[in-house]
Amino acid sequence: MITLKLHNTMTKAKAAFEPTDPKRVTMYVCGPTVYSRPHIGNARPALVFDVLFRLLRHLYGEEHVVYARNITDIDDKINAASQESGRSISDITKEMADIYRSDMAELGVLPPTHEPHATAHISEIIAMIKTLINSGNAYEADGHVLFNVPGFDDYGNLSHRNRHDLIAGARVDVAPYKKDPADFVLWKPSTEDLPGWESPWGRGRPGWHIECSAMIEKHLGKTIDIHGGGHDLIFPHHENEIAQSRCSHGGVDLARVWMHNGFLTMDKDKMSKSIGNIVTVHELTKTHSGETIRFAMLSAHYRQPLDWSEELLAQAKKTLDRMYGTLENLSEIALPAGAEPSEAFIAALSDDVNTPKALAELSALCKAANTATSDVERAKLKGHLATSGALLGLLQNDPSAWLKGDGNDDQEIDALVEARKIARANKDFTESDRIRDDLTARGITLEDGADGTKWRRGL
RNA sequence: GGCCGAGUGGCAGAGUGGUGAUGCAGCGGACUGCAAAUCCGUGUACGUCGGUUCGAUUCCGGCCUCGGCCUCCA
Repeated sequence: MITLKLHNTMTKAKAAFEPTDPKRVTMYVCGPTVYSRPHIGNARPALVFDVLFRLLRHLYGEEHVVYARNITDIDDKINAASQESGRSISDITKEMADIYRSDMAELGVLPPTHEPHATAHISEIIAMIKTLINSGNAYEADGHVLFNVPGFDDYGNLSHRNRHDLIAGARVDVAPYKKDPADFVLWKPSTEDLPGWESPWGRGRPGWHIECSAMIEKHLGKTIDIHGGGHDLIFPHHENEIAQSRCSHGGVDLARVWMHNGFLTMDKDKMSKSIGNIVTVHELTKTHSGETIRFAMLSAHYRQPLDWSEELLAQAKKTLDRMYGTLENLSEIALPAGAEPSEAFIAALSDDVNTPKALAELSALCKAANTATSDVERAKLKGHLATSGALLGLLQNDPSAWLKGDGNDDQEIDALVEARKIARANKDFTESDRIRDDLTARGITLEDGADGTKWRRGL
């Protein structure tokens, strides 16, 4: 088996991945806070870790990989959205979670094994906070429960900074009830108009960080194999998760490998709701297929920044068209039984999920298929293409349907192509070229081949 | 101020201490009635200044530029 190598934020190095138990490989990725539609930047971790999920299932077997991606449905931003719109919190969170799921499905993202909701884990959260108080790692103050950061020596190991740096850079007023400026909230009081649950510390709600620790423990265990998320979650979110989980689990590691995806930018600026330079998945899917968006996203390595643009999407579409063109030319060839991705393709993906390299291998397979002379060879390559594509969540559509695209004038086009065929048979090239020019003007491209004329939408 | 990361050919984007991935675009050719698609060929790319080395885009150091985190954020 090819060795899977992953880059670990904790060690800042790539290393061979070794799960605790190959029969139960565990991965957790921080999911969305459901208060608005996801933008394309939010989709990057979902997509990146979806590819890793597919790769892990390929390497270890489908039934041996457990992947959890949470839904944060209790958060002050949600409360604010509710007060602003007048809609109930549950209305908003339910709608936005549904939209998130359907948007991700549109991008070919597989549902994770578990999709835990924070509000369904309040008792686990309270239990973990109790443990932390009992062990002296947390304290109650002014209706809040806070984590005692100075009591955890390894705080800052993931983000590679120490508490002194943090204090030096602190830009925010420190709440008076904090013993140390770095202490963070585990539980906070709720007023009557805010969602809240009864707890030993009064009616309140959990802080953001504790929910992930509690849900990981419940669904995956104390030490998981892979923890992923966006680069901006390294500090403080993941640092805090580590502190909470390790202190309530006798010090064992929370995750063996920490992976973080880089950001999507728009004109080089980070795409974010606060800046307002966002483009939602919903908007994008009106003009681009989910597969085109997916291809564009995977065209850069997950740790690199990626500048999102229409040009990027146009290039992705063009390359996909080319690959589907190759597959269409293989449509007569039967898919061989037991087909597997090519070795070079798996090697590329196994090198820290190097999707650009994997995509290059897909191109190489296409070229080989286009030049292959024997049907045996072509069948083998078709098998590689189909299964390699599947690992990336690409090339699973019917090639002919993909190339023809969506339209309601297929029959009319077919008729014109037929008329042109007759004109060509009569060597009436003036007429045949006129028909082709008309079709070109409508955005239809014709391809005359040995076995007749094919057409596709797009120039 | 502290901590991260990035600067590759017209564009996107991998990678490597020594035969210039891959895709798009361009140019030449084959094929075609002409095209399209496909195929073949075609590029003196690695921010800058030093250092190490027989040899650096790749290692080390300085500098410049850009981005991110330090507050909610994928």
